[in-house]
Amino acid sequence: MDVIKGRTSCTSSCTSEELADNIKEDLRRGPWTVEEDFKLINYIANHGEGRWNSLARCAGLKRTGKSCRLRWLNYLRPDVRRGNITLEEQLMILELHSRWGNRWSKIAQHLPGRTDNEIKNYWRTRVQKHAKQLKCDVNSKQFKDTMRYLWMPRLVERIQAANAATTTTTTVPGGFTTTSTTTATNNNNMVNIPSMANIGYNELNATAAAAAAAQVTNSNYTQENSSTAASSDSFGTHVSPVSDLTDYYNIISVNDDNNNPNPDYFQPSGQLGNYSETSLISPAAYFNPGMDFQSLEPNTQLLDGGEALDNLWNVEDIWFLQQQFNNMM
DNA sequence: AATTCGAGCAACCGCTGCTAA
DNA sequence: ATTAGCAGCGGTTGCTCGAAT
Repeated sequence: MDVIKGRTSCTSSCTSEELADNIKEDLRRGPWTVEEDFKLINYIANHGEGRWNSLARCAGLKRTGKSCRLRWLNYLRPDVRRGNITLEEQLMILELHSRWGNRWSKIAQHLPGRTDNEIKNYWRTRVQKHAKQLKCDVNSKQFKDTMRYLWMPRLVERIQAANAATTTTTTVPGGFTTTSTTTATNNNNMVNIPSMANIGYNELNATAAAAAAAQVTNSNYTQENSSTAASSDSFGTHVSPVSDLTDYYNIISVNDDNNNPNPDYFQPSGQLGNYSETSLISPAAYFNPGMDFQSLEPNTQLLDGGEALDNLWNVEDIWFLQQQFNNMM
């Protein structure tokens, strides 16, 4: 849906009196209510997005245009993906951040369905936490080297482990290649890893070599503690070789003939009449009758997501890295 | 069982750049 | 050429909830 840029007037049927009333009333702030969500979803379904200030007024929302835009883009938008960040996405974020820094929206463009806000939060809560644990600045060369030469190769390793059992040859950024045999398949192609080559991922070949060297150097680094096969994620936590999103999208496809990957997807057909405001389901889920959005939240047993990063480093890893940092100083 | 603490995340704020008038 | 309005971005805040004590 294209956003119409520039100054435009409200095209809906709100009167000047309504507009004046809206201006008079105090603007709401804080968390959005279900009712507000519905108003916004319904309005955008009928009129499209963009022109956020007039949209807010005409939709009868006592919110700023900014607030409406944010709510729509980060939460209500049909194609927004929620839930744990996959291994591939983690790798993409690390690589793109090393390339572009805090250009969250630019990074988000390469992660379909992910919002800049979500990526930013992920970085701040997960990645920066590890920098803290290593007692180094997240922007320091040491930490960046750690990411590039240890963290990212390890992620690649985990991705390969997760993909293990397929008879196909898996190529991931930077030309890491593995051939394995298995019965499991990973259909999570929402993040097209090979496409990363389009933005210059050859550097990761060097990363692989450096990582190999690092593994030799790190006496604590063993196959056991670096990669507990398919039962751990890239950071040592539980992960299934099958992406959560595989199941996730399979469920969706049953409910959505268009195979829209978003559980929140709604049909812009004005079905709001059946909605009970007392319902506990999310307004977006309402548009997919029979689909419980909450229940579609990624299964942590199957997902490589959120905690994935948390356990990237075990105690020995952190100790080792701290020693390396001390040596570098 | 009550309280404290910290992680995660949704939402807000301030700024910048673009565009129409 | 100027200016007002707007969209979008990145940084920050504050709320919620679960874990730890």
